Amino acid sequence: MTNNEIEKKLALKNVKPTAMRTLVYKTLVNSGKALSLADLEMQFEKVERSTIYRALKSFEENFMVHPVDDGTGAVKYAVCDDDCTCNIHDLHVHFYCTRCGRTRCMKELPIPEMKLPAGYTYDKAQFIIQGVCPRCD
Amino acid sequence: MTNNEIEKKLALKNVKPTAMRTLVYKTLVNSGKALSLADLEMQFEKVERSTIYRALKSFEENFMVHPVDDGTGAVKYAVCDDDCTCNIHDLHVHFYCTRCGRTRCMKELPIPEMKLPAGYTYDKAQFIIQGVCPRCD
DNA sequence: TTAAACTTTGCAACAGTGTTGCACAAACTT
DNA sequence: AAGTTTGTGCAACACTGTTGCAAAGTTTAA
Repeated sequence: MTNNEIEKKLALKNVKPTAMRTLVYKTLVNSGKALSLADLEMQFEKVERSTIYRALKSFEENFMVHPVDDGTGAVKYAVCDDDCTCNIHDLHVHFYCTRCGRTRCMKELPIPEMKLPAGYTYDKAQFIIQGVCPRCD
Repeated sequence: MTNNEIEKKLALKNVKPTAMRTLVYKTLVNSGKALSLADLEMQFEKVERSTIYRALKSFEENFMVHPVDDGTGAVKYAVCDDDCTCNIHDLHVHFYCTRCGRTRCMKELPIPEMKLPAGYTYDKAQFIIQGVCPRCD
């Protein structure tokens, strides 16, 4: 994705496309996997943790990325589809490979809607499958 | 559960039933929900964080408790069924109530086995549903 | 029963994650 | 161009998870 396309996308989602935000979003999109704050921090030494942190937060608020907690201790972020509103119907399974440590979206596997016992409401869900991915097998 | 029963259970699982371990396990069993290290720490001021930590670790290694990461930042622990070996077939959904903060096992809802794309292996999974529980509704 | 060997506990320390207040810089308004 | 708003960098902090070490407790075996 080019800078230009990214800037357009940010604007579309009502996030002012500053240099930092464009950089962070671009890195996320192009990585093809979920990245943590620390992952991003390493990728460009120059940028402050808090700046990246706040960029991620505003992406999250505007349904541009969703958090994935794969159990490694740090929350990772993955880019959403264009029309995502992060509600029940947009949720999908995430896969965490214990060999390479990559975490990725499995958009082809929507999270099944479970029938909860009476009295429970269903708001959101996280479904992480842990195993080994084809590259590592 | 009485101390005696707990000590028997620990012994059965090859964990030497010391006073501390008995106390920690008892608290977990009787709470009826998943507890974090911090939760346990607060429950008995006298006991060292590291002692509880190590107790939990040995329970985990011996399939007496399983970790639940409900996204609140601290891993919680819930007691396993007696015959649990923490493999795919023992996995169940966990429910996290955003009002009261309780996290509990939904043993009645086993995690559905998903058909992964070719090349992926399925090792473990976490499936957390977030919503409001009957007590809080 | 006593000494040696092993296990558990408490203490202290440390790295990593997430988060915030504040001041300066940059961008936008009028 | 001056004033207002927004974004960034810095520093600090709390909390989580984890470990090394020494003291206390328990088990083993002579």
